[in-house]
Amino acid sequence: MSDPQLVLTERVQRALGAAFGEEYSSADPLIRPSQFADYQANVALSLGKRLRRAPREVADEIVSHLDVADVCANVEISGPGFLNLTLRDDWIAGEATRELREGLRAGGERRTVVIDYSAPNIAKEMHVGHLRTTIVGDALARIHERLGDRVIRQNHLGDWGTQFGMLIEYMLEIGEDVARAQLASGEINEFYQAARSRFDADKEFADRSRRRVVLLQGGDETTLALWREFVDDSLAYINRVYDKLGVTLTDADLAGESKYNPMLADTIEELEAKGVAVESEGAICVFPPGFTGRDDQPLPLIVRKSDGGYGYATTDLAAIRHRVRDLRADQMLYVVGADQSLHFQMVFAAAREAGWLTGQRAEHIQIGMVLGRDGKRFRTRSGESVKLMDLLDEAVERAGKVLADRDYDEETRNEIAQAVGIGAVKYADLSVNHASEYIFDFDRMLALTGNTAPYLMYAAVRVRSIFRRGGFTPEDARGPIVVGAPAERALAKQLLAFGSVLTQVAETSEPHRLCAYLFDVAQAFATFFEECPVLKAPDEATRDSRLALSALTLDVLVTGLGLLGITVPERM
RNA sequence: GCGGCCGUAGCUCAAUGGAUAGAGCAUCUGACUACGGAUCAGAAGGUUAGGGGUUCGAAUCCUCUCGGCCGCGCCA
Repeated sequence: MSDPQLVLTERVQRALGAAFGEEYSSADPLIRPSQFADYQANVALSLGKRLRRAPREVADEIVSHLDVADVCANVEISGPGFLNLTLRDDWIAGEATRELREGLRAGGERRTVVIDYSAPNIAKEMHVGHLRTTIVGDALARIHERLGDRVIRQNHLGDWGTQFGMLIEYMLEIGEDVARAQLASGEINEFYQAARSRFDADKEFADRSRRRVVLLQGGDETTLALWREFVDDSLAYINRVYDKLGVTLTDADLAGESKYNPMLADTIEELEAKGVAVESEGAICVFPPGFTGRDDQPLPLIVRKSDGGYGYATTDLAAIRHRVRDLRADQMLYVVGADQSLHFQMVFAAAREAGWLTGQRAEHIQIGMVLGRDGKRFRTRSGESVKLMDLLDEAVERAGKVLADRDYDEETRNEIAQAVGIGAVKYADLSVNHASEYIFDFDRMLALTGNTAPYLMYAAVRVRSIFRRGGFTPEDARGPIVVGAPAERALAKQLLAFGSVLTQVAETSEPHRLCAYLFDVAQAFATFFEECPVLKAPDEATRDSRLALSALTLDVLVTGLGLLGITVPERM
């Protein structure tokens, strides 16, 4: 609780209670960063009407009951009733020292949060869209865990469906070894297209494929074994991508569509028994209220097709039920493309009707499309979708080129290039609001200046460099921190906000706020680095203070980037 | 037609209903034998697509118009 915004919120609330009665002590004091002071409280203006008094009078009243002598050096009323709050230097310094020595404590609410993310389709190539859902979801998972939540990752793999009949038959035709090699190297699209053209050209092959689907859905052992092999071969590639990306997903988090297969019939039975699902044109549908289609007709969520098959709506409903009943989720995040918006609205509505979703939060974290530099859907020049591994390799290669003139041995250079290249791609994904479309541009994301991963890494590396040069370690720099110079004060104040930024990011599922915060930290450090000599500080106490401030900066940067899934190299 | 996301500086993007809408890039001007210049400081750049409304206060909420992208009965 060292974040000034939280401390001031509590203090002002107490003053509100004392001044206007207990019922006002829970009002939000609206503490905001201010350009006229460190923070401002806007509550007097919003309370004016409710109290039927002039805002300035309200502000006066708050100030006379406000006990912040230990925190604030100055409190003044300004304008129509803003409360400008200036922090005491020694308070900032003291809190920063405490944060350094005690570490950033988790404010654990201990909720169970199910995060559904990545979800590649086994039968299709992973593309940049998957990259984004994977990276954003992984960051959210790390952040929730850090805050003490119980996080259950669910990789809703697309591993089931009618196309697998065709894929299995094709696998048999070309030989399992050949298929394995092709799938594990990520040539899934090529594989799919080849199978598809066989299916279209050869009626006999098509018939075999259809029979294979029936066998698969009927649980035929041999077919299931073949299917399993197909899935495993594709997974080998997907796991290589995860590995390269440094994503926390493992096989233990796999919860593909096939997993829900045994639950589907029962899911629909329950829906029908509750009167939620009804028969319509031969299919079983849920008509959640408030959804209409093209001709003003109620929009159906088809849970069983007229041919008896199941679609992904059924799977998603079964998954919700499972997550609430068995996994005991308090909150479910679906980190999925924005184009699925309507689908999830309907699924959530249907789950509410069925009584599966009650107090739990279910949210679709909409992921915007990734565009190329031309502003259109991200593709190669020839119009193909870009193979994910190639994309990552290119990022690393480009990062390596930037390092070419540095005096590192090859292994070190490769390590750094890896961290910088992958970090740059991830940060580019994360630093923009998840719902916005964003333009994928290597040059911009790998730039060493601006709001990029390389810049933030560089800031952290510069801190490390100070310690290396001086023969100190960050672990030994324990302060005390004293703030004198404006740059020291600004940096220390900025560092204190880390904890509440994390809380906010978890609450809103907006990792880009953490990026913005870390960028501000890096900039505050840059100014400090320029204006306040550390190793050449005028005296030992100042040096120790600045070393401590540097150590805390390093901790926040490395921890913060780590929560985004980004590794900071030792040197750059 | 319905729904979703969106329209903010030349470009890429921010802004938990608060005072003069902020960063970065690009542009221009400064500062280097450097605690690592892969840097820092400063300047310039805006009718927040447009109209109306709510509010003490709107980029933000409501409404209409214009424009863009995405989705909308048996693919996932």
